[in-house]
This record gives sequence, structure tokens and C-alpha cells, in this order.
Amino acid sequence: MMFSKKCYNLLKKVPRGKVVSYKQIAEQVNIKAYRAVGNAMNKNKYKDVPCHRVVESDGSIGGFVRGVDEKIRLLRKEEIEVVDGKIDLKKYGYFFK
DNA sequence: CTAATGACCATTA
DNA sequence: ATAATGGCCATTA
Repeated sequence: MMFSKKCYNLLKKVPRGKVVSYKQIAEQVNIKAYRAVGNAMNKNKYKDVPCHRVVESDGSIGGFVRGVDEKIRLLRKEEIEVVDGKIDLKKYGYFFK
């Protein structure tokens, strides 16, 4: 199965109001290709994949196809606090089982 | 086939 | 605290 598709499937498990890091997704696929995960998101065309819930491992926002501002807006819309361009992972971080 | 490019990460200075 | 550096690897040219 294609790498990008695996990322999408994992990401679909992340509930509204929670976020994961690019690294976490890479870990689930058992590789160290952190950057490749970002690439996959960038080219994602599926509508049911919540790309905006993927942030950097230190809690900063990362990037987004339609701009970082839009990403923040989407996150706030699901009750996630974004202060000073960062998210508190203790509070909003999701952990895969 | 090779080379370049990232929505990244950890370490070092 | 910021900035540079090297490494990672799927994808694309």
C-alpha cells in the first residue's frame, strides 16, 4: 500500500479537538520519514482527511496548503487553543494506540 | 537510473 | 531564546 494512503488512514482516527505531530504518524508507519509525511499531507486530495490536525512535534503549527492562517482558523473552530502560534500538546495531543 | 525538494526533527552553537 | 546543520525518505522531475 502506498505510504501516503497509510498516513491518511491513520489521520482519520484522530478525533475532533485533538492533534498529532508529523513524527507520530511516521512512527506508526515505522519509519523515520518525518518530512515525507508532510509531503503526503501537502498533496492530499481527500476531503475526509483532517490535515489541519497535524502539527509539529514542539506544538508549533507547521504548514498548510491554503496558508497557516487558515489552518489556525480550522483548529480554533474545533475548540483548540492556539496561543502565540503554538498548541499545548499536553492538552490537545492525541496518542495512537 | 540520479538529483532535487519538502506542511519535519534533533542536536549543536 | 534563535540559527544553522545534518539526517530522514517518499515523491517528483
